[in-house]
Amino acid sequence: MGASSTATRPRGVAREENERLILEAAEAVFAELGFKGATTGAIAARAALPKANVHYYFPSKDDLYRAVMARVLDRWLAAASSFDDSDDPADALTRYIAAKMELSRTMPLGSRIFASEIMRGAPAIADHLETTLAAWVADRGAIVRRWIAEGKLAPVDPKVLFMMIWATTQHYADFARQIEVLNGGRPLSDDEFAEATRQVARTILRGVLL
Amino acid sequence: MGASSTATRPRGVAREENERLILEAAEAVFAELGFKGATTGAIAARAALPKANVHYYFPSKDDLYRAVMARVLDRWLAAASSFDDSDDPADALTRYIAAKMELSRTMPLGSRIFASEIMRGAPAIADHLETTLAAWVADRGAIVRRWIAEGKLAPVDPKVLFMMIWATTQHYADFARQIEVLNGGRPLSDDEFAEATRQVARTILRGVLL
DNA sequence: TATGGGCCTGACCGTTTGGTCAACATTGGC
DNA sequence: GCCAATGTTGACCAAACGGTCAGGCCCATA
Repeated sequence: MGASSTATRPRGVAREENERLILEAAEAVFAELGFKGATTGAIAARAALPKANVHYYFPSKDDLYRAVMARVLDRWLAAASSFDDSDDPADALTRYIAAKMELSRTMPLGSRIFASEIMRGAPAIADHLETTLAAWVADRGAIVRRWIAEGKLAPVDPKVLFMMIWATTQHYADFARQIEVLNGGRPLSDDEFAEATRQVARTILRGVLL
Repeated sequence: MGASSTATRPRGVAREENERLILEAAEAVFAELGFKGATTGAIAARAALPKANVHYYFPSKDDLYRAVMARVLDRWLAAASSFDDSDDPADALTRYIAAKMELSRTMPLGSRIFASEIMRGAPAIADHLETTLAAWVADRGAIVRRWIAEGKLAPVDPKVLFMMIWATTQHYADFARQIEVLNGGRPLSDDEFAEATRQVARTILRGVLL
């Protein structure tokens, strides 16, 4: 199984480059049109590649979709770890909310794909929800309950708290269009977004902190 | 233009019945598969009607989709009026949150269609957002600002507050599948949902009330 | 420069889709 | 019992779809 078993090797350059190109194009198209609405032709066009080439790297549309979802879930897992950077509830929640808001700001497409996936019944990520996500919630839920027992937090179902954080932060990605309209037709500027982040964090903290 | 200008009239009975049947079927199919994923054939099958009959009442898929969206927006506007039932911020917010949660509980499909529509860029309801919704937010935003001036509410951008309410309450409809998984594979019972409603309202009120 | 494997793609195919249409059924008024 | 409007439907079509494939290209090695 060593690197010597195959003859040539430094060829994988084009492969990595094109896979990245296709994944980025697919992320945009899936986010805007949904799974069924997205076409491999549209993804190929956006990646400036022939359709057959897309099918060379990702045999089926479903394979490509799952690869895109995997990338999204990886990013989210990384952001979720910011919850563990502190054992102080105010710190931990502030950091986590900020990290999720930052993701909604810089990578809104993934959030939209995730939302569509859940609304379809989560056929492609059911196992991820049941294993990884459930475990994360169980672990952090225990921390939240400890904070409550220590008198640091108002008694609140950890699931309700996490759901509020997810809902609100992801809303800034999923409903960006609605927010833009209510902001006078202009997307939130960096400053406006930073201010929204601060207010969201402050409101949630006031809501659960003792 | 009187009712006498056309000859016969009491015939519209089948029309109303079938239109309702089709709209309900369409709501379910659009919610689950998205605009592009939904097929007129699937909608017809769910309504137990031939596809051609669906096209008799709604000439195009787009017409049908817009009719479904109009129904959803009507319901939401009705729920939104519960915000005006009281001039006390605690009352008004509690009622509004409860009304939105109730909608998420009893009519989650509409919420999902709305979410998909926004994520597509809101092509079918752009004008509704710019007129009706913007006006609602402007009016109620003024009320919120008055409450803040009166020292009843913490200083918060009304848009941030409304967005948190929409995001959290609609999350219970849009992400019902995720909630179900985190609830041990079982959807929230009536009691669990009522408890979630109470905790959401309490947390948001604590977050903004003085 | 011959060879072989990774890479690339135009042309093609079976299926599904939104939508049409001609023909048929039903109904209430005269 | 006839008529005309309303309602109903199987059969059909052009377009778009996901996916296939034979053949060509490029390049490191021998």
